[in-house]
Amino acid sequence: MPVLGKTKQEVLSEFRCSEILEAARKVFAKKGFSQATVDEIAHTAGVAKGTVYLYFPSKRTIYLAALQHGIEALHQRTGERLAQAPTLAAKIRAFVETRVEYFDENRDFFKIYYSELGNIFMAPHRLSKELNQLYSRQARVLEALLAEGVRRGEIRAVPPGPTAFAIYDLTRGLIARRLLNGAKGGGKDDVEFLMDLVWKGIEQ
Amino acid sequence: MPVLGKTKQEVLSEFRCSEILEAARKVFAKKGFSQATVDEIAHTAGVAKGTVYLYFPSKRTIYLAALQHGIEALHQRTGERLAQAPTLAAKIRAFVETRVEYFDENRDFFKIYYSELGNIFMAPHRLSKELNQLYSRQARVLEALLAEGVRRGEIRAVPPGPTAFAIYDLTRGLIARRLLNGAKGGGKDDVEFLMDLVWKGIEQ
Amino acid sequence: MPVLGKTKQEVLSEFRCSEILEAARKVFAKKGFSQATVDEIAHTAGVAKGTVYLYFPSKRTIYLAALQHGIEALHQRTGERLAQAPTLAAKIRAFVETRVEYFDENRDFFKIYYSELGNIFMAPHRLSKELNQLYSRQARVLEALLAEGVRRGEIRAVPPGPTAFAIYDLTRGLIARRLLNGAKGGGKDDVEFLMDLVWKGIEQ
Amino acid sequence: MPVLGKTKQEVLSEFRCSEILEAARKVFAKKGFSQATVDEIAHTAGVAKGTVYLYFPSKRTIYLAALQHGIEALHQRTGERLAQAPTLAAKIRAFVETRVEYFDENRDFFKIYYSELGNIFMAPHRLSKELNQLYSRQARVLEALLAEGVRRGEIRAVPPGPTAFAIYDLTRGLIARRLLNGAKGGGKDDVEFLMDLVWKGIEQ
DNA sequence: AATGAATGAGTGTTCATTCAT
DNA sequence: TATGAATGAACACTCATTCAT
Repeated sequence: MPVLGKTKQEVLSEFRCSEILEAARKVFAKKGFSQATVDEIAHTAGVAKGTVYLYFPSKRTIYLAALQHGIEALHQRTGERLAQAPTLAAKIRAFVETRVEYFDENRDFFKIYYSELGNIFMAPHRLSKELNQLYSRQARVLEALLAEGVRRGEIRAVPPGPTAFAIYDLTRGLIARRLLNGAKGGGKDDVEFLMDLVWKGIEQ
Repeated sequence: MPVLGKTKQEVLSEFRCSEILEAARKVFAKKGFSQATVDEIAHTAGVAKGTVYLYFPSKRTIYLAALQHGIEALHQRTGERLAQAPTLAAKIRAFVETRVEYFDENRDFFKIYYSELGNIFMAPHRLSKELNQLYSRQARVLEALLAEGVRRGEIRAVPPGPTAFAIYDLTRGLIARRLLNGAKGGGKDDVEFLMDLVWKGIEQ
Repeated sequence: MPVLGKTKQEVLSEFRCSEILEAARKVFAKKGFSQATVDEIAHTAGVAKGTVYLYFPSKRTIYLAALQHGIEALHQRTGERLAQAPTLAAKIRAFVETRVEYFDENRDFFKIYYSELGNIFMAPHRLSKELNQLYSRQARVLEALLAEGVRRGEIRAVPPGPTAFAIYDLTRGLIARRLLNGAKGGGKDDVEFLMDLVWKGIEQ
Repeated sequence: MPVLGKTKQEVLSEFRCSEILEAARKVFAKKGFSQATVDEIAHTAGVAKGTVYLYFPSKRTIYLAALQHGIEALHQRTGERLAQAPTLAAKIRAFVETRVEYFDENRDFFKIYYSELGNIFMAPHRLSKELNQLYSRQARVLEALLAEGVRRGEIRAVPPGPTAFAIYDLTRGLIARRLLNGAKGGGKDDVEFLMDLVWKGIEQ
């Protein structure tokens, strides 16, 4: 019986969970929530349908878990990158770059991420509030940075909230276009252009 | 039999078509594509289900027709406003303002518009190409204006394509947030901020 | 357009409804509620599964409709027979005879009827109250007759309620046994014996 | 290794078996056969689902074992009481009283007992024959007593078989009603009434 | 013996689409 | 043209049973 770490059971269980989540991401990205079937997710994950329901109580739950999992990962990576960036400009660039990178690596996830943003306007599930927060959390990090920048006089007195959302929107649009067009190149130029536009827009 | 204009038949037919499309817009906005039912659309339009299929061959077609119809209207209104604006700055502002206005008036439609943008990344329907063009047509108008502005030296030498998409993205994000938050105010301030940011970003 | 009676549509609709109900009775009798499938009911009725749901909103509803339909018919026939019987003894005999006859003719229905009596003790559906009343209505008719008989001095002063239930139980048991054993004969002897026992039990 | 009595293994095995059976009785009574799950039975018994299948090969088997177990117990107790009763009247009363008592104590079991009686008419499982015998064994005891009573001239010349079933039916109905109504009182009056009715019905 | 993770067949219900009237 | 009854494929979710540990 292991004292530190996890039992064999727990490891296996987490592994299954990940496998299902990864399969779900693929399938949801390919088909969208409604057209995706639990059967296909199960098959993609290499397990039987019943097994999926051992780990997740409903199709919707799987979807949200996949979504949240991806957002958390993005959030964490963004946090790390921001911490390493010395100046405000560098931080903004890091924010944009991290996202471009992350979604280049996780195209499936972007489709889900972006798609769900569209559904947030639909008939309010109980979840849209949480989801809304999950999404806006990202913008709020940016907002804090900008507020700090304004206070320090690094940038002109733009309203931090709207500006943060603006950067957020620009980034999202950029990524969407990259994915739609087949994202040639490392995206350096794309990011460069975006940074140029934004910085000109907010500098002293 | 009328020689000019439409026969009684044609008028009636167009009328039915519009009614169904209007009903579809409401229902799709409320429920999303998957959760909307043809039955509900028919009922909302005040016709029988079979009648809907006399005018549209499938649910998806109704959806796309509603989408296209809305986009055309937006496009037309934008064109009119742009024509009246004297300067590049005025034109950009007109572009943004028209869209904010239009979607304020047609919230139902924005939900569909935005939602479908999310689905454009999904498994490529035959339609996504057309749809893609429908969407990007708007940005190309802007692109032309910006190219002209650069040529005339009204703005600095930004790449017109990416800049157009940037303005497009900013506008879309702004509208989405307005709708999500219940869009207080005429949106003057919102537009003002956006214009300020953009113009600073691109001016000489 | 018919002035009296029903339109062709209504006739057709009622016909379908009866067909489904009849099929349901057969299938429920053969399989029991849980093991019966809507598919089989539909197939037995000669319609598609979806059609069944045009007439009944759920499997349970079909079941209850079949049950109620049968009980109503029994109730009505019993009422007619009772009205024709001159004396109390004749009325009790009529009660028993009618039931024996009815269930001889509608064996399928008895199985449902009897089965559901068993389930009445289970976790209370919202329906068990109604169902309970539906069942006990029959006994209450008998109770009224007995009370009248006691008042007139036709029988000794037995408590009408319990006595009514007793006759009810005896009848039910008799029918069950007849069905289980393959019900030889018209049941005259069976009824005769039961009447003899009961009448001796309650006569002055 | 013990020569007389049971090995530790056997004792443990029987204990597990009883525990499962008791749990099954509760669950089947609460949910009915179809709605009960092996999972819930296992959980109620405090064992894992797999364990249940070490002792019983199928859900249906558990059900029948629980049923049989209850019937045997009732049968045994009835036998004891009958042996102590001196006269035929006393024996009949003992028969009825014992059953009322037993089911008052084992309400869960009555629900199963009664329910299954309803299902005995369904598509003949291989088991319905056994089950039928299990049920009718009780009536046959009564039949023998009545035959003896007739022979001795204690009662009039009623046919023992049908009369036995009649008493059986009356008793079952009485118990069902007691359980349905919440069984107020020790049931003395109920039994008294039933005995009065029956005895008047069969006395010389 | 005991476990509980894994399986996959089974089913009520929905709904886009068709078609006879 | 308009209707709405009929269709049947599709799908989420359940659960009895098995089996590796």
